[in-house]
Amino acid sequence: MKTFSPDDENNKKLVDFLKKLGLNSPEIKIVTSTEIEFKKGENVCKQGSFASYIMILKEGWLKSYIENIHFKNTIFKITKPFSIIGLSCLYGDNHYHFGCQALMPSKVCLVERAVFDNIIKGNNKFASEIIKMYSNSLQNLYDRLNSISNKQSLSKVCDSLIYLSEKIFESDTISPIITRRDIAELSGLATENIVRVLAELKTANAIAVDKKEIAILDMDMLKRFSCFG
Amino acid sequence: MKTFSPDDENNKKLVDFLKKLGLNSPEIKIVTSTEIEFKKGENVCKQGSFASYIMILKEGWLKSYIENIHFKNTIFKITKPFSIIGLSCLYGDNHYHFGCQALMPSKVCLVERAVFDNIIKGNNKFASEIIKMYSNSLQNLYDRLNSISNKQSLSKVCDSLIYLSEKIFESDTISPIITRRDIAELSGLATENIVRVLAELKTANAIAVDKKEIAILDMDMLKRFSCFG
DNA sequence: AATAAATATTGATATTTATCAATTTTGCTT
DNA sequence: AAGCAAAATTGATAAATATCAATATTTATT
Repeated sequence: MKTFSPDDENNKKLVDFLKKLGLNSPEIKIVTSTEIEFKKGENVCKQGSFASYIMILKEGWLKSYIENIHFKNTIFKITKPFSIIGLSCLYGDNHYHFGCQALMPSKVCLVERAVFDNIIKGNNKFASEIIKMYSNSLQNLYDRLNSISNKQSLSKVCDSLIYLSEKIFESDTISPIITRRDIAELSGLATENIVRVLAELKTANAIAVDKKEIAILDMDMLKRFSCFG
Repeated sequence: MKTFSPDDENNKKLVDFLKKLGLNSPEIKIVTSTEIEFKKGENVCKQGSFASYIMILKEGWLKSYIENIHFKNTIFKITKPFSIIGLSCLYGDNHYHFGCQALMPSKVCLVERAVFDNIIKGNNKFASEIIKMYSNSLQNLYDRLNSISNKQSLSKVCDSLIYLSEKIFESDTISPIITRRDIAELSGLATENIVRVLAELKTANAIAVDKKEIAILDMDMLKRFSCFG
């Protein structure tokens, strides 16, 4: 009798995800045929390099960011399993406009741009699901921009914590794979300030901190701080 | 003998634009059937209001922005004629996630979301042109985010001037319809700082200022300042 | 378990930017 | 063209954040 390995389980979930996007079996076979593993910290794509592939995250977690001259990146998205990466490169000039790095060992399916494009053109349901993803990405960027451009550090950090908790980890606790520096690059602040604001939030009993894990105790308070500006 | 009014001229350009996007004549008729005029300063859409329409700018100029609590907006895009506004609202929740205001008297075609969606679903060429627009919007937001999150005021202002000159007005001169406050909201800075940085750039002979019109004299210099961070 | 390397933390200080107030200039309306 | 309202400008000051340096803690490696 055959038993399922964790990997089989994951394959099944990936297929379910792709089915929900409207892909049929042959299409699913095509987009999942090339799978690559990345170690923690490894580059999944480099900003400025030739964008050959659209990527589907099958396992693990990634961060996407814009690189600055002085090694001060701006993270605009944390990616969780069963997400598509690189849609902004589907058309237009042929280069990645952002970098992407694995936060832990991760598996990614690579789909050639032309192949991906063909499927979109022949599958309306899939095309409109892809458009939904574009809309979500835009809305996420509006949120980030709003947070980073006109708020003070307390609000910025709260925004990042809310984003991580509600949108990414879907949990009260933020995984220790997220470093203080990640939160800094997500908030547009220096790492030292993150530490200080987290200490403040801890004193206010809004969060609890255990080593690198952050637990949100009072989401309402975070949201009030976020709104306050 | 019939003579063409400026309006006829503009109609023709709009039709050309829509043809290039792959729309056929009946489809063009549908999307251009409802046309609304906005005065300078009038709201084209309000952040948070119900998003009934996708909009096509036929004449005039608009600014799109995210509203903050304390009246400090963040402009993320200036829109020129023959652009589509509101794509991020095509699916997803039914509200505008940004505000949009006319910078001068403007004419906008309103297309019901469902109608727009139908055309996309039945017209592959149009769908992929729309996806290109999504990609461009994302890339524009990456640029804005990078500028606003980790740069200093000089670089931020240079980024805004480069954006306005190259991407929007496609000219060495930036139209006086753009106020100092607009540049401030585009750069994520206070208006007073814009004035100071512009004075600095003027001294450096990078720009010339005549009342509200800004002429770029040395684009290379602006780009160096932009890169410097 | 010991060690090394990476990350986090803390305090002091320097920079940068925002804010406030006063004034000038520009654009608009009649 | 006069007068008014909006926008731009300037200088002084306050507030926020970044930077730097030193130390502690955590994680990874052997």
